[in-house]
Amino acid sequence: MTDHERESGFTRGDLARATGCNIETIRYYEKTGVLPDPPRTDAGYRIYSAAHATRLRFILRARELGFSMEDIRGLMGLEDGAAPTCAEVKERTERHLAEVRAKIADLRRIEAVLAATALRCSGAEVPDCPVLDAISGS
Amino acid sequence: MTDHERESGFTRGDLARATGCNIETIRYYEKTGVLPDPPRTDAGYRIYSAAHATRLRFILRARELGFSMEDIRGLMGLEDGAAPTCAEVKERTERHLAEVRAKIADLRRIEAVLAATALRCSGAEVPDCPVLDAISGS
DNA sequence: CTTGAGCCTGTAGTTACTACAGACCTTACA
DNA sequence: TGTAAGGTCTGTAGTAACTACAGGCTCAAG
Repeated sequence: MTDHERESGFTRGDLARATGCNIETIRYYEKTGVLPDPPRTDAGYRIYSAAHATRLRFILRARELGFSMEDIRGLMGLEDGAAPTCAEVKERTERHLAEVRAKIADLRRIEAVLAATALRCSGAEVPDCPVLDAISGS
Repeated sequence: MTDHERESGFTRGDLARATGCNIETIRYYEKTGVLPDPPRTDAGYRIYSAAHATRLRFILRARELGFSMEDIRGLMGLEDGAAPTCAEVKERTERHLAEVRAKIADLRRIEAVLAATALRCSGAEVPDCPVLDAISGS
């Protein structure tokens, strides 16, 4: 990579370090279309700009919030080409929020059962276990 | 399947219906070793017994509680061949419980962020959205 | 000029299933 | 006895969202 080429951007490794994203994941995002194909050097090296970094940080943050890649495509307006309206974003967010709440409710039920059964467990070095009985008989 | 063969057990479809398990999943569990290979009719049809049903219900219930297949193998004593002691089960249960609680904490953080950003959203038919800004800038 | 690091590609592995295709078997009914 | 519908058999491929290689270039530093 020449100085001229490098001037205007960073490499994939640079982008990975700058965002905390796994270097292979960047390529994966490119392949699946959520990150645009960057220009290349003569040798074929990707050249990323600040805009790519911004986009990648958006994706990573949305993933942290549990949005699916499909959701993220929608949030970025990659499904119909146009930027989504505030209403569309809100709808998607609320749908996702409902899923998150449902998941929390599931996990709380699980937590209650696990905590209760673990309490019943003696922790002795014996093969007979009330936890296994609880799993079997419910 | 002759009357004699059928007498002693049920088919894969019967087992699926009796347990609520997907019929293909039964074969998958057999392939991965958590469900023992059942005897077969002369034509190669699987013949399941009540013991298989009990085992399958245990697996399904443990899955409902969020245990991984590896955990389940451990709970059933398929890792070292011997039935696990109560202490081993307790340890596995508490490790899993800790993961469940960590996941709940994650999801609650996510829930808080989503709920807060969704509130800020006007829901108007405009392309400018505070939710997207929130994802971008945090 | 060499050495080591970084980048390139394509592909395979992960978890826990789920869904076929194409062949075979069984059952019910005429 | 014939046949049509439905069940079962096998192997394989697909799912989400990555992650990790192998084998080959390229680049930067000494």
